[in-house]
Amino acid sequence: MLNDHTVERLIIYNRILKNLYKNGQKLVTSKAIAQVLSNTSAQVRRDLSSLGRKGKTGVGYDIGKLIDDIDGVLGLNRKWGLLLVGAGNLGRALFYYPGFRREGFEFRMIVDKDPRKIGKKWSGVEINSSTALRRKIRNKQIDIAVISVPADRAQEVAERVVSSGVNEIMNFAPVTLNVPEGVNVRYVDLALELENLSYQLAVRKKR
Amino acid sequence: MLNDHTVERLIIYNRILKNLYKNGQKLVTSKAIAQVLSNTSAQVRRDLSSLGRKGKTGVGYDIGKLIDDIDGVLGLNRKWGLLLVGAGNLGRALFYYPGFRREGFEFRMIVDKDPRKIGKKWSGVEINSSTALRRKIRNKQIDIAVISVPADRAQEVAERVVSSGVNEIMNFAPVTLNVPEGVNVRYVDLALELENLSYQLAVRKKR
DNA sequence: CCCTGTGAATATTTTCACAGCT
DNA sequence: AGCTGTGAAAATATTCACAGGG
Repeated sequence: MLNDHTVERLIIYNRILKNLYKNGQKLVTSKAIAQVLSNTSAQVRRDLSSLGRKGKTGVGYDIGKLIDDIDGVLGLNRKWGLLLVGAGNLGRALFYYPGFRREGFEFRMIVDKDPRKIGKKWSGVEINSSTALRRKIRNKQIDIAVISVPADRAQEVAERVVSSGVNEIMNFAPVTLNVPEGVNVRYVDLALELENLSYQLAVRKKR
Repeated sequence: MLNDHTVERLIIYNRILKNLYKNGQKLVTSKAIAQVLSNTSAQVRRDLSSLGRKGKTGVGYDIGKLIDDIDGVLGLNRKWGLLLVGAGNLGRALFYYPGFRREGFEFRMIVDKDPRKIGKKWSGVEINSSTALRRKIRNKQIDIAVISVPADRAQEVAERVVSSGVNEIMNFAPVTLNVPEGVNVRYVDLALELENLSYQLAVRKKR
């Protein structure tokens, strides 16, 4: 089990490596990776060493092998099925976000409570009501539920999804979800990200 | 200058506090805040102490005052003007995201290069081409540029925005931007967030 | 000679634990 | 009695620096 910081950096290294590979490069040094991210080469080596001994002393890392290893650790060497709950503006943006499919994340099901939306299709995936969620989820092989409903409905939706057997949630609603032990929630709060920038701005203006 | 972790937690405390305040609560203890986030009360006190001495010994914190202080530190006691670059699905979702306006972030300008979109309005804000960006930006009081264009156009857009005088960027494109010293970029990478979940799932499946 | 992998040193962050205020 | 604010200890994370492989 790697620590969180290492995992986050591995994800970023992986993206950088895939770019280099696409441009035909086969080898890379820890220093080169570090430069892109302006961190230290020691950090990169330490992170990569958590994958086992992979580099070639005096030469660097074989990009192709490294990508395979990182993909393996991150679980990106297979497909994951997604359920989208909430087909609003944000839901649509997520559904059509090209980065997901590219990394193996596939929306297999869309749920919304607005009767005007039910029955419509996005790229062939029909928008459903949330009745009989459990049965539908089993048929569709859902690994992760993506919640993009308003804040005041997120808790209820989460409970529903969990009781239907999904244990991984990506939550875009700006509330802390109360979930049973063993359910994993990842929060993405867009306003929170802007507030971080706001802090930087506030500090800057004060100088 | 506070450290990053503290700032991120302050943002979350702030949200929790605003919720409590809305429900009529006037006082709160470090322990109560910690419980919501399942971290320790010592952590909460340490974070809050960076605002100066604010709690009442033996009693707790005055929620109203605490919110004002945190808002002040984060720069949320004023409005910030946003420029949206890229009026696609993600751009639209961001524009209409309710959390931004609530925290004082206001989209004042939209730019897109698709001629079919130019001239249309979203909630009264017209979509423009990016010609004469510098002049337009000055008139509109833009503090932060929100970039939601495809990955391969992000760098060029960033350069344009920076040369027009914007120093804070929130980048949704999955690429590292190369910007001059003094320009602050905050990255939000949706795929990256999912990859974190994927790692958790991968670890789980292996057990 | 150049770059990895890693012990050891350093720096940073979190937690403990308690004096002191109300 | 209850809770804050904070030194000091503990835990984590990062960087240094160098032995060793190619």
